[in-house]
Amino acid sequence: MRKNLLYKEFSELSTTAAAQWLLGKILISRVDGLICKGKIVETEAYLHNDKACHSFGNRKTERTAPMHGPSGHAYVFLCYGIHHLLNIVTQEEGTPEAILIRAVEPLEGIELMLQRTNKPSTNIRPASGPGLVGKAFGITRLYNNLDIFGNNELSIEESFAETTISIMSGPRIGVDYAGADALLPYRYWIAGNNYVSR
DNA sequence: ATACCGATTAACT
DNA sequence: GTTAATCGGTATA
Repeated sequence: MRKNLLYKEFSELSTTAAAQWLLGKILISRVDGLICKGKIVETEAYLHNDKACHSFGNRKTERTAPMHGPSGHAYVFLCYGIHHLLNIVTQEEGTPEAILIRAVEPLEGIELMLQRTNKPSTNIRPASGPGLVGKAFGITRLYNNLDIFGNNELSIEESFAETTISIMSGPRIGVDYAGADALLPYRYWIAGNNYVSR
């Protein structure tokens, strides 16, 4: 499988830089031949020396194994027994880091997203939250470890709408247990975008 | 084998 | 602002 140009760009970045690089990129899922596309508008970086990260201190278990694998692969885990959260692994094997996709602006297949999330047709933000991204795009642990830069059911694409975006950052959500690391500004979003989670 | 808990959401008051 | 839902992962025994 030929690694594409996008992967080359991605693979050369630090995890925090990659989290910002992902903003504005297009997330695509093809589940049962049904296509959903959306623009990534919010991400969070998780570093190996960061207490909020599942692989803190090089911790490796069955769940966190994908983070220890090659970069550009998906790390999907279940949170609160309900939500499938999508992450993209970064860095070389041996440096387990990842980026959480927190919110996506729907571009294609919105009806399907609304159907999957049981939201009324009046709702315009079916993927504004990490659990919702998983639900709206039909992501389950079946997609764990899948190569995001390959031609798979889940992939990332360049946006062709060339617009300049300005990026904001701040502390991550729901990581109070991480002590001082909870204050690190590793959450990134597109300034003024209406699809960022609340 | 058992106990505790979370990178959340929706539906309350 | 508060809380129930819900279950796999992880630690402890």
